[in-house]
Amino acid sequence: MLGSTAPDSEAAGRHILVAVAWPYANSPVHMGQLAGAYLPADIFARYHRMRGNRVLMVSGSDSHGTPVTVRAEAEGTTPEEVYQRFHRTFLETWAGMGISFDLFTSTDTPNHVAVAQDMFRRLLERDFIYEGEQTLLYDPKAGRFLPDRYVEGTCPFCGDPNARGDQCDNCGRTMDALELKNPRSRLSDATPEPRQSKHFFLRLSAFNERLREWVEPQTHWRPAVRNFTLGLLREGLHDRAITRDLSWGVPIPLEGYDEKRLYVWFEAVIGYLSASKEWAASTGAPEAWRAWWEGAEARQYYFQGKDNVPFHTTIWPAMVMGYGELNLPYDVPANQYVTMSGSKASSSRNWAVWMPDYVARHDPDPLRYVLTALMPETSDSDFTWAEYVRRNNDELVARWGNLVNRVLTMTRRNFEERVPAPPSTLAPESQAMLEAVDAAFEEVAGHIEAVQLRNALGAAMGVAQAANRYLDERAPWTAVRSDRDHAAETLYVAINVVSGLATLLQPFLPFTSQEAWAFCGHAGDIQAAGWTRTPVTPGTPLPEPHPLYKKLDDALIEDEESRLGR
RNA sequence: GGCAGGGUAGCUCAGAGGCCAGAGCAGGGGACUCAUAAGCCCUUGGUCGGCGGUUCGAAUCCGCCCCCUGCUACCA
Repeated sequence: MLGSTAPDSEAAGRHILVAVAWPYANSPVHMGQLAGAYLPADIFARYHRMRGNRVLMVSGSDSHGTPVTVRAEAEGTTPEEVYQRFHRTFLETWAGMGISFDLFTSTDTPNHVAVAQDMFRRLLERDFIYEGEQTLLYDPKAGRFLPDRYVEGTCPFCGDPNARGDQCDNCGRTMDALELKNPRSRLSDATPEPRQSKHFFLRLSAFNERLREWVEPQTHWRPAVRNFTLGLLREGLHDRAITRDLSWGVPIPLEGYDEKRLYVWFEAVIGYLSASKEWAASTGAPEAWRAWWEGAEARQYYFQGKDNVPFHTTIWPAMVMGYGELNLPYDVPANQYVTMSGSKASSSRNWAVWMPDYVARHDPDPLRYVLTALMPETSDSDFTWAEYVRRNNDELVARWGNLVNRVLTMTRRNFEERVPAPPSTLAPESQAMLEAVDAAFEEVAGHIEAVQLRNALGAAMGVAQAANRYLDERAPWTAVRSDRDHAAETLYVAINVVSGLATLLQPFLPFTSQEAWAFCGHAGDIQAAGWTRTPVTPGTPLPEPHPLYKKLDDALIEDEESRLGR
């Protein structure tokens, strides 16, 4: 009864691919992106690792694409320099926030180029890619075709004279650059002219029915993801051009296309596969990636923000179907958006909390906690600094951190800094308390496996609350003077609950869970101990604890709010 | 315009045909004092966006309307 119990909701040893959105390497990641994809992916990966499953968590910098080029030209530098600079900020953010990638690479690697070109070639051979003509704007002075963002002109909808070719910032309408009135090139003072250009197209229309048959039975997908995808398929997918007249990107592996590149939306999703191969090669087992990509035992989860859903539920699956042999996604647990103080995050208005800034000023676990509690799994949610301070102080500090602190300081003071011995038979409420922790492993596991992380965290925190209640009922601070054995039992049980909670919370709060684990007298890495309550045995010396979390002052709210939008 | 999601207590959000609609916080009261004055107990508070319908019974299903958000695919 005093031992631990292990949940067995699914066989250990399963291969889990945790595929996470590739951030565009032209700005640092902000809090919304963290909450939307990186944090949920990390929680999911950490849990599965503890369960003994074989996790491969990959992503990388999306180093190609027009915004990287635009930024490079604006700064008078190269696209390489731009993406490498932001790649470094990504790595710092993952380290600072504990986002535990097995590999975070980039699309600018020889491996990725080879894998992307292989995908292109096979789809071309199978006639899922074909060549066609497209009318695009051409700058006769610069001697090149212009991406939509390189064209400016008068908006055909609202008449704003400074609309970009892809979208008008004034009225928000999107358009084809050919629709602009009085177009002008951003590369020269020339007037762009429409010209025919040859491009390759992905035959998405050929996959419409197969995709529909595949998506229809995915009832474990989030309703918003499945419904949205079925809506796209009902309207019918259109073939899309997958090449552009650019020099920065993956070259087309055919003669005579030196001035064209694969377009990022086609090429970047291949990164999941190329990163898996790169990871395998780096371990000295180049074929090891197959375990996550072939066979019914492996499962692939693609963590995304909602804006990326079409790419992961239609385009990438279509590419995989066309390519053959590889597994399709098991789930695409896309999140909605986290808004900042009521408004959508926006780079141009600087309405965002940039993660490098956060990491420089604050601790990782409180933000991981707050963003998990607010995770926009069903609808958009709103982040405010007031809510951050409130949840930190009332929930992390008061409910969980204080539980750890009160139990350990009381025990050390009264029982010679060691875990006290309980009587041979535990009181019913003590047994019930231990059973509650052990039962929580099953419950939290079920929520995480269903990618319902908010509920998972809530279930774990519910145990902390039950433990505070248990302490209050047993009042060991009183019992220690009248009935020492009674107090010993209470504190022994409470320390074991803390040990279990440290593990339950580890996927969410990896930094402080490791500390709480050590406070229980355990040595080594909490993750290695597995998804189960590690028993704390009587007599174990207890190190001196310190508070796991800082209580935050309300002044922080105003300080941080004032940084938004300026 | 089209498509999707949402409008539930002062605030942030759960619930998706059936006991008197829930949680946390905020507000009110209480017992305790080990702990970062934290924890625990009790409690005030809602015509579940509006109107109609289906049903023995509807936040929960259907229709219409109002409002918010996102997407609308060469932004990825």
